[in-house]
Amino acid sequence: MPLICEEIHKVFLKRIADSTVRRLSLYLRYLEEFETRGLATISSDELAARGGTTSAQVRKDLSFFGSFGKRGLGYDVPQLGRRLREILGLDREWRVIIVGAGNIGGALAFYRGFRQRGFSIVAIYDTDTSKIGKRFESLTVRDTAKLTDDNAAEPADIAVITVPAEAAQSVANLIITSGITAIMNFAPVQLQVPDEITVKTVNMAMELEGLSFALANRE
Amino acid sequence: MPLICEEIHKVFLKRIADSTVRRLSLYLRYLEEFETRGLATISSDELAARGGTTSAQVRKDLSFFGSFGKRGLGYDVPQLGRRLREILGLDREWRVIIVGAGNIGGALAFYRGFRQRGFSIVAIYDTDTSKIGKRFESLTVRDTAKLTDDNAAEPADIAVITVPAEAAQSVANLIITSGITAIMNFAPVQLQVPDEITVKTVNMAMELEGLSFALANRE
DNA sequence: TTATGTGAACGCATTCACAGCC
DNA sequence: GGCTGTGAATGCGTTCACATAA
Repeated sequence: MPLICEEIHKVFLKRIADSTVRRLSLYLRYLEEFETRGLATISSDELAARGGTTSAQVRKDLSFFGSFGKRGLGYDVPQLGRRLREILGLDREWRVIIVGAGNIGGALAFYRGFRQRGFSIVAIYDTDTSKIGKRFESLTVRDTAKLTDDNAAEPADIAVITVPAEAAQSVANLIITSGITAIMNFAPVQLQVPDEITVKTVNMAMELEGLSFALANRE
Repeated sequence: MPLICEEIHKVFLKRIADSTVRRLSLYLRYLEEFETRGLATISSDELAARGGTTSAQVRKDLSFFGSFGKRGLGYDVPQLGRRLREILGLDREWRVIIVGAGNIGGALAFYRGFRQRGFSIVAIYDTDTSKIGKRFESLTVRDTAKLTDDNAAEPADIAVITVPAEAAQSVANLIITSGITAIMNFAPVQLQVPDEITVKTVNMAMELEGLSFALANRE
């Protein structure tokens, strides 16, 4: 597909399904594995096997963004990797703050996966005075009250919420007021936010209860 | 709906959508909030508002399991709570093991939400000799090599995988061989498992990349 | 009158199937 | 011949709308 067509494609880019984006993320991971193994091309079938999906699904997912493959051959591994990183916005650095310096917030501050993918943790906040000033890796826990001012000085792109459920909504409000438009929420509540704010919720209780349901309803 | 009908209902219980189960989990949380506030009844509208969904969705979700409400009135809060706990299998204790005593595994071992919902963490494993013997709360990290024997002696219901991506599939195989049939996977890979095994994956990298995609593709 | 329960309509993601190109 | 790209068909979760019951 020539470049001009890709541009037209992008203009008419319709709402991409969440599930599609999640799979792109998986495909990229497998591509990187293939890349380190030095393989030059990969077929939709091979990508599908690793991602637990079908080759048709892989091709459809990719087709939303252009046509990157060669018929009869497959996809060029480094090239498709580059394109996926572009599409997923991983070709730049995103500034991330963590609000809530408890167990989960702390674990995330130490998590290497962030930086590897271009997510740079620039601050960690808490309201608990016994936690403020504590160090996590190279970061010192700051008072949540300073969040708005800090963010005006050096804006972050993404805020991770790791506070208790009761505090999550008000923290979300604070974050949004401060001008951050993307939230990753670890609190077990559905945050109420304006349409222009993107939220991803990781609700462990929900997942566990999903397992519990499956166990309780076998046959 | 009389009891006999509920039983018939259960027999023909068709595959319940994942999304439905997740919402039930949310409804329960809000019901508990209402319960502590001492409210006796709740309407599908009120439940919907908190869960970020619609009243029709709430009623449809509940209708898969019976009819619990009173027309013109709503749902009895404690009664619906009891039914939801039953449906979700939260009226019993589930034994959970954690495999991988790194940052995330450690944070989960300390996480209070587990026990509150009837999930009892009975063991934590690692292969790293520098971690084996270390204490997390009341648990001592054991050698992963002992997992199968331990589980034969005292079977667990759910295994949580918090090992690096490269090790996740082999750990999953070990877990399945040991007889555990439900897995919560924190490694950023799609585990290949037999149909009778239930897996829930929490892939933080995927969620983050979802946010990155949203940020990169705004207008 | 108010709010549930549910068949029917709808919309959307997945799957199919095959034309098109290497 | 092999594998991609994609309109068409399918399947399924969500929404609608209204009959039903308190």
